[in-house]
Amino acid sequence: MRRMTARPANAHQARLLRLLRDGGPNSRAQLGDQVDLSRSKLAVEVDRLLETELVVADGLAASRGGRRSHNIRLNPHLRFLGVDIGATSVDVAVTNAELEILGHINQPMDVREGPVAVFEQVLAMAAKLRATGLAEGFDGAGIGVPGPVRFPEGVPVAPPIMPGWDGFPVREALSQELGCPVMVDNDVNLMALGEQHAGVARTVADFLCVKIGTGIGCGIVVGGEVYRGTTGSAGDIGHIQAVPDGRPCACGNRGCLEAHFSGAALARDATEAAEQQLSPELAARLEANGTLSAVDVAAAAAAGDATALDLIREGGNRTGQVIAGLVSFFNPGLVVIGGGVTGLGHTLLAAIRTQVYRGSLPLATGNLPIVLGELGPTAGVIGAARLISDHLFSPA
Amino acid sequence: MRRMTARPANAHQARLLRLLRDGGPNSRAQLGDQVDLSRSKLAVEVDRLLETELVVADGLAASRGGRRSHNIRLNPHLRFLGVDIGATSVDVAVTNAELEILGHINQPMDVREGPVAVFEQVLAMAAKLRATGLAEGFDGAGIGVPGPVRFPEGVPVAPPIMPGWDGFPVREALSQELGCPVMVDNDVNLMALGEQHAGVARTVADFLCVKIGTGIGCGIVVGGEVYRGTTGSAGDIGHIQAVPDGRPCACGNRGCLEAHFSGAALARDATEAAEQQLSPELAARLEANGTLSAVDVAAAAAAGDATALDLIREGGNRTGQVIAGLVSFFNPGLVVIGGGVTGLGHTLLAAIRTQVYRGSLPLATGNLPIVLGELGPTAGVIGAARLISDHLFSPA
DNA sequence: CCTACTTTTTCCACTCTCAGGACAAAGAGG
DNA sequence: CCTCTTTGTCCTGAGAGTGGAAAAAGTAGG
Repeated sequence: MRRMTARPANAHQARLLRLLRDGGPNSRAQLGDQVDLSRSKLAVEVDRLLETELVVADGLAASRGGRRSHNIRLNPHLRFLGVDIGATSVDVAVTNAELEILGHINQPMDVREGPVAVFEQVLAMAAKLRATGLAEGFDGAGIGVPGPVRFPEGVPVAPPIMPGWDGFPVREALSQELGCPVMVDNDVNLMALGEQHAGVARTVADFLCVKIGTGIGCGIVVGGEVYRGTTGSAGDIGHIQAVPDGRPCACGNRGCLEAHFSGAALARDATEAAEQQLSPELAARLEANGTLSAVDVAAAAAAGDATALDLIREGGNRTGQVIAGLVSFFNPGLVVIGGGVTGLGHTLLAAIRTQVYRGSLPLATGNLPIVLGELGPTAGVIGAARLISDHLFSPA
Repeated sequence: MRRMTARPANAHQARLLRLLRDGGPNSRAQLGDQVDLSRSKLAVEVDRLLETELVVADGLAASRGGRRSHNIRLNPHLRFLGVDIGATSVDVAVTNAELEILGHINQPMDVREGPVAVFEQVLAMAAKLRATGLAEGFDGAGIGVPGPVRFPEGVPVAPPIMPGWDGFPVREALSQELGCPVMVDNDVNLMALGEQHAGVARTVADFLCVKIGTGIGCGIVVGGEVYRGTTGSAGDIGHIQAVPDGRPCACGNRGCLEAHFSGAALARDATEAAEQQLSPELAARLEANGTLSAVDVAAAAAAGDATALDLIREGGNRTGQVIAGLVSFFNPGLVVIGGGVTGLGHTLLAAIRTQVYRGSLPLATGNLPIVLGELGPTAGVIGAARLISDHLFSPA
């Protein structure tokens, strides 16, 4: 199928496309209520969008008491690809223009195998999704990588956990392979975008999105826009010192948050506890699987294992202390906790909340919700689709 | 004299006014080079500004090889009032429309005396400046207070060190008294605005401005705009925990940065050291004055007093550790250190730099200048004038 | 002093955008 | 069948804005 190559010609058209993306099909009249344009002007712009086939007419809208109106919707053949590369697995999803997930695959993988091997796998996964008939091609793709990105160019810079990716032209390469526009960002920023678009952060302008997975990162949203910092490393909170003279960290310092609590640190602590026979529950799981991960700790905690609960609580306390500092500094309207360890659930959340509410001033915490992300593993891919759609649905 | 009540009628005019504010007198042609408007359109807008007397013609511009052009400048009779209320003193200054300081007074004062007493003093100071003939009235005033502010309304909210100010309608009251528009903000934000307008941060979009005075606060600038947070308390870093189980703080917690290093903490530490005869230099100064302040510590350090140097270094280390965390999180392009304790100078700066460069990742610190503010005590008042001028020089 | 060339300003005709009124089309409700 | 409401279309006029031409006011060199 011929792909859509058209782009909105002006800010009005971009505005309309975003309204249709976020609000689904709308009649011309409903659109008019939202955009502050004259009916004539609106009709002209909608007609132009129809001409470029970015939007299509689609049946009759519900009556509002008078003449019924035809619905306008984004072209149902538009397809976005959302890719979320984690440290140990990849998520690939296909969405329509309204960013609804039509198909989603998750596969284990190791980023350290380098960009070439990873891309091969990602492209295979995309092909697989395409083969199911969900898409005949992609109109745009968003991709998240677990490390800092020079955003305008779409190139990872000095990513600690992704050796071999430094300077690799991710955007360029993927755009070449897929034959469509591509945007690249940090995976944490995409999670924030995802939760903003379809999750718990829909109505908040300024919020933090803390992702605790293999490492720890934080998406920062200021005035509804992701803030990336001067060199693209904003939100890199994994190496903030959480424990003075604490454990040595891969970065060369001691006491980094990430060294004390993260998917990797938790797995190591759990294994240690199991080997020292401190926890029968964990020991049994180690016996059974050969290794332990955050999932095992979560299961053990759910079974009431005291050691597992302690590990989670202590980690939550550490994380909460760091977040308390960030809350004082940033004064967000919401804090979202997400990532692989959300399986630890309420125990973790309670520990974090306790520390934040205790460690920050009342004015900052007074009306501050601290909640788990609502989208789980789909936050990243939805955010990726949102990223590219924001790019495509903006004036050329 | 009749005050200017006109406001720019559209975004073009606002743009021109800001160019004239920041770049001084310019010819029409020079303005044309900067604004991307046709000559005709530009002429129309300039004429309208001349009509409203917001700008005036002012002599001939330097020749660029052909016909000489008349300069356009902001009305030289425009006057802004900048007020910077600190915990223990007030600064009041008068500026012209280009935000150059024409007169500046500083007086000791205690905010805890409450808004009524403080305003009386501020108005007296403003009257004194006016009496010198610098101004016949004010076209706008900016005012900074040492605590969080609900910015849109210009009302302090729950300010810890300003009992009696909570909810006091500062903006409304001052506007009434002065008969001109007023904007209110946190003093730290104004310092950041000042350094951005006329100081070290002129070319940086994202930076932090750490003010160490009686307390510690931090101005946050994102994309050239001050970020104030959800409730106006962003940048309140004085109560971030710097020392686990450290000293008790007025806020009820232990180990807050402010409890370990700030003008107040430093004075107390110095007094203690003097009383315990650890430092002859400080003891002599205590003997002479009855009390010690950050200035005494600075003088003792300059004289080579080891105890004073240690106090500064330790404080700098604490502060540096906190800033290191903020740098990891925020990834600024510049960190400015300002406030009363800048007299501690290079010793303090060196300690802070050491901690930040050690404690943050290379990607964030690689090209990160950490410098002292360049404007000293005028940063606040310049920022205040900038705040109100930004407000007035925007489309109505 | 005069001439050739620049730069700057002013004037003007023309295009384009856009708002809002008038009107037609289509349905709801009685 | 009639009236009212909502929706879509057409049209005209106001205003914004562009860019060319010419006038104004200078510089530089002979």
